[in-house]
Amino acid sequence: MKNKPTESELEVLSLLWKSGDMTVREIHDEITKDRDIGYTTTLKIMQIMFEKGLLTRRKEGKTHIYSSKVDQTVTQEGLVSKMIKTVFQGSTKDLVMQALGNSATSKKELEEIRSFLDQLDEEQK
Amino acid sequence: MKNKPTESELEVLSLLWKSGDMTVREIHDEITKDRDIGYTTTLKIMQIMFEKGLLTRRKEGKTHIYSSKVDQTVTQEGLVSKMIKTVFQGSTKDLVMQALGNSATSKKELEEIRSFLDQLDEEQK
DNA sequence: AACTTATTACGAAATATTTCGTAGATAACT
DNA sequence: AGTTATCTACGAAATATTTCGTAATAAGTT
Repeated sequence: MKNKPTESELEVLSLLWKSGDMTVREIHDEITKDRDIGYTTTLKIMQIMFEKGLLTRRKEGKTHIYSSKVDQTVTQEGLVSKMIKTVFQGSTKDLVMQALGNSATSKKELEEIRSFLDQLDEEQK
Repeated sequence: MKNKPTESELEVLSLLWKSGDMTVREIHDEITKDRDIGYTTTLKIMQIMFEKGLLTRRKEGKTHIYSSKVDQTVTQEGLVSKMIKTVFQGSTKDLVMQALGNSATSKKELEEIRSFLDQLDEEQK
């Protein structure tokens, strides 16, 4: 609830959530596919994250292997609910329709969402 | 696409989108329902937004009345697609399910989303 | 062992963002 | 008119974030 990651920190967390434990080098290589920053920049960001308690790490030879210490779902929850509140004036529906309307979501995914809606209906009874 | 508003700027924009044109005083009163900041802080933020081209304003007596100059939908699109990309690894479905699962969305809204899904199905044919 | 390469730690500069204080101007009030 | 309240403009401090340079260390190479 308290620690809201910065832009860069979110980038790192996202990679760790997707691919599991990674070294600074691996994270750095991924980030620089998008934008150019120096290696020590990536290193510094991850060191700060470690100090903040966002990451853990273990030593393997001379390098560190980092893991996310924050739960993906909890972080997502916080960010989404904040976005609904500040950007969509509290309307979950507006966010959902914006998301669905804009991106090309596959038929299969749409089906999954539909059955999720069914499930919600059941619970609400 | 280029101008991504900051946290505070988004707060201002959101209020303007919701309630139309407002003075600094009005915005400030709204913001301070949530958190405590000085009046000149709000003023400064809005002046900077004016310089950046995020807001327009007209003079009424000695005060300024501000309007949003950026489109709500376009801004929402940018923020949502970025969130899908960085926080949900590109899965729109995951964002939608997170949003729906977490917040109490009314039955009526769920129905609206469902018919929106139907509409998408039609288009996709 | 000497040399090269990769990694960390540290500090600090650069940039972005938020915050407030002060001064001057305009309007409102008595 | 004189006083008070409100607003703007401006500058600058405080804070947060991103960025990189340098030095030390450990690992791998020849």
